[in-house]
Amino acid sequence: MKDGPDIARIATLIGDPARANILTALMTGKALTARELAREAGVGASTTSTHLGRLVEGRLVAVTRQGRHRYHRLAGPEVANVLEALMGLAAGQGHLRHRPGPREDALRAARVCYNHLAGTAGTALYDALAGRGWTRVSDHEVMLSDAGAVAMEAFEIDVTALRKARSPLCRPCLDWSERRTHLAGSLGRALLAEMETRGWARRVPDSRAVTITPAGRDGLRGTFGVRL
Amino acid sequence: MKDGPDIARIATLIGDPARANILTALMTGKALTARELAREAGVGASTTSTHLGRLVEGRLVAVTRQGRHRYHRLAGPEVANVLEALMGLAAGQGHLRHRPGPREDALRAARVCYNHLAGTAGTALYDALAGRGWTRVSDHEVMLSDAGAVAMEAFEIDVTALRKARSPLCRPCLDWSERRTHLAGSLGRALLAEMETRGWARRVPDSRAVTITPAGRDGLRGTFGVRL
DNA sequence: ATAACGGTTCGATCATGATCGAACCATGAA
DNA sequence: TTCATGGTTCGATCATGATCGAACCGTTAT
Repeated sequence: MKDGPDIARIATLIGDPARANILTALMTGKALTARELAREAGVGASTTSTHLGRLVEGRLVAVTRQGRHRYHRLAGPEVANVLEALMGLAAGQGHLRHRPGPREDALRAARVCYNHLAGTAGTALYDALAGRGWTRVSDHEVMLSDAGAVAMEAFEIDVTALRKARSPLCRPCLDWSERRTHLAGSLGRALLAEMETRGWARRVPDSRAVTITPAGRDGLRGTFGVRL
Repeated sequence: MKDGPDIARIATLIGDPARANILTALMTGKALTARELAREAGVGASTTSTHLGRLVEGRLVAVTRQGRHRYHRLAGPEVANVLEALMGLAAGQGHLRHRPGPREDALRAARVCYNHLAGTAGTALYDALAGRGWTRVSDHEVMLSDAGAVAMEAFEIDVTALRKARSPLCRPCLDWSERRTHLAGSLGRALLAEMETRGWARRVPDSRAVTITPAGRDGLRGTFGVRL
């Protein structure tokens, strides 16, 4: 009886209520930080850390370091399979779960990631910059081209001042809702700030969501060729 | 976070090694007794009883009383789904499991269930008796018809003596490998005994398997119209 | 009736692990 | 550099539940 695959080991991992909540939260496909997961799970930060450690060790969850964050996501489709089967069984013999995600759409469209723009709008902007040759992407690095510097200056961003700062100008940032990349770094922050001063973007209070105004929509298309 | 389906509850049930072994053993589709499952799980009878109680209460396992046995089987295909997904995940990140069941086929073909015949041969005989009008089946009861009594006497079975015994003459017995019914009761036992004395059937030592001899094959076809 | 056997219940023992707060480490922002 | 914050580690506490043996119950066979 010792020869079977350790389905008990995996089931035990899922069996803790806190961990089950964590995994359920990750079922959306989004990658979440430990803190967000702690809130979802309803336990403290330290407890969550321990749980995440077990889940990662058990290959149910994969983690990606990103600055001071650690983004957690399900380790693979097989894991999602198991969770889905479990939810189907549980739903069939008890109470349903909806979890439609009411404000999910807004977050998916545009949100702040620290101080830069993420979401669909963020990745679109990132792609547009590269498409115009204003940035050059090479294997985990992003550089601002000369033409890009000129364009940014024209957009009222003081690139030379940003270059003097210690923090990197351009940095790729993996966007988990889109599973693609958007622009971080001081330039990313400056871009979002300028968009806010121009009235192109407005932060939603008490949320990471960002609203792109009609003016912002037009401006992004005219200035960067972004189609939203 | 309390609103979700209790995937944790179910996962906890599967998470115990002994219970995982029990469920794995039931994945074959066969219904097994508590004692057989205890051997599979590698724990004592009392422990197994407790585990089975939890599994039944948790709707993962269904139980059917049958004489002094209690046959346990997976509660439904959703349960098998979950187990299959778990095994797939576990196999993908560790050691495989074969469990091909070497002597499964022999048991499936013909075996003793207590002292009567079960398996493919058992259900075929059951069907043949009903097909010839020798038994009448009505909603969880089986009765021997007058024609059937005559036929049994001709087969050297003393039906009148059997009727005097306290145990019922005919009883339907659910056959789990076939998921159909075969004949139990004192007549069922007498039929198998007569088949053995005639050399139609031979028990395999240390096994529940029964071998149907070529003579038995012919005899069953000629006497009862059973085609194997 | 009696023996044999499958199965359950009970009580006691024991190990595991979930949880928290506090201290600590690491990274990014200013 | 300094501060704020995300995240981890540690130690202590506490609850759960897995396990066994023994006694007990119910059914079948003789």
